[in-house]
Amino acid sequence: MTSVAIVLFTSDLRVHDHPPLRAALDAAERVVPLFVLDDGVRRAGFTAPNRLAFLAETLADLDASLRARGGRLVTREGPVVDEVCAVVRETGAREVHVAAGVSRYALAREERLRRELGAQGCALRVHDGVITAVTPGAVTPDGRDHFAVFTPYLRQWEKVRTRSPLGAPRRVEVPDVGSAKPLPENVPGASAGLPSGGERAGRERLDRWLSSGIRDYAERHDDLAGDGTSRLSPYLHFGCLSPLEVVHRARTRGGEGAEAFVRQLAWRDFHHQTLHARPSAAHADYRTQHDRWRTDEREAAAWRDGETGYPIVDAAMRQLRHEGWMHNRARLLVSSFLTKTLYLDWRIGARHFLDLLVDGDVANNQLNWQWMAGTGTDTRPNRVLNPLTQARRFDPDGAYVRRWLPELDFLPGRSIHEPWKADGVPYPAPLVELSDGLARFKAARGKD
DNA sequence: CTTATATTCCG
DNA sequence: GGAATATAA
Repeated sequence: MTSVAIVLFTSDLRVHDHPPLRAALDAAERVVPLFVLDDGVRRAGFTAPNRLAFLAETLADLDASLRARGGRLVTREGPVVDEVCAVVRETGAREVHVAAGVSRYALAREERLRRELGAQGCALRVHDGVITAVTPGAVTPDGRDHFAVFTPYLRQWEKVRTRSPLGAPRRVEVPDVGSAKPLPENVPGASAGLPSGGERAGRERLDRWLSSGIRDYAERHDDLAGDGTSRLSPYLHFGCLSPLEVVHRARTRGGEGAEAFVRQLAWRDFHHQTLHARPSAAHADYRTQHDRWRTDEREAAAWRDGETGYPIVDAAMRQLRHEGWMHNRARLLVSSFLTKTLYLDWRIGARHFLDLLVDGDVANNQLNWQWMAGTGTDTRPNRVLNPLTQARRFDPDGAYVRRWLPELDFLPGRSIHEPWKADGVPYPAPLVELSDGLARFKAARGKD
């Protein structure tokens, strides 16, 4: 009987720079590339139509990549640990390789796998540097288990010598083992403007980004209408791209834009190391400000539906619904609006983002929301972004607003940001006066 | 070397 | 104000 190893794919749906796949191929003659759609994964948010659609395309693409190498993707449905154990029994595999995760769900999965595989005489091998460029915990301040401030983290992060990215394997021999039906690619309720899923699409986008877009990233990344960002976030979330390879290639390319872009990837690692050390930060305040958030379902619904009366906020919320994606600058401004101006709980916003974002990621989403809510790692927890100032600075001619709110297009220039100043505009009145929101927030937080 | 304190800096 | 680090004891 030939030797068999299993690679359990999770948030690393690619063949390039995939240490678990490489290790499995080195260890055994035949390898089972396995993906399990389990209830825990469903609960963790995969049921959101946008990510489910992207996932279906990504799995189809991964299967195609493996078939081009003589293999195929084996998919199963059911509790992930049970399914892995079943495949071990069916194939006589001696090793299971998996990427190290950071969420509570991933850590629990790893623990159960280790225990139950051990009982079957099968080893679990966990690989670092797959989900993030720098492993959570690889750099720490003296006497603490993680960094709580980004800049000191970045200084250490930049010094870490990471391995060289691995190429894709030439051949993958897969033993005969049963597989579930592929996921349907047409998902009801998915946004119309979703990007295509899969490693191939991700690598094409990365190539284009490195050869052109990244050059002006430092100057253009905040321009809402110009859309000068990489849009690689969904591919990073599903692991269609290796963050380590992206960092490596961006650094090789060099320049001011590349440096600014790599810094954003360090933010991604920063949030992952925070969540790894403090799993509760996915739902509880990282550093509580003892907020007693207002509850107002009418205002929350207006925010979700892009009907706050502030065009820059509403445009962003409509982009989210239509594309399953939102410009990063817009994410900052709408989250400031929800948490600081309306003074509504950050979890309301984080949940809505996870319902729609194709890149929706527990570490990045929850900790960025906490950052803006002032309950996270921001060293200035009372910072408030004024939506009008943001609009004038990052959408000076209103091109972004015009794209998403065509009903306001007749308002010239920057006046589009203040439709309440014109007569007879078919648009909701502002949900709240900015000065009232600010006063309310200051009273609640008490200081600064 | 450990621990206390000063200094710097925060998207 | 507090986190990280440099410096002193």
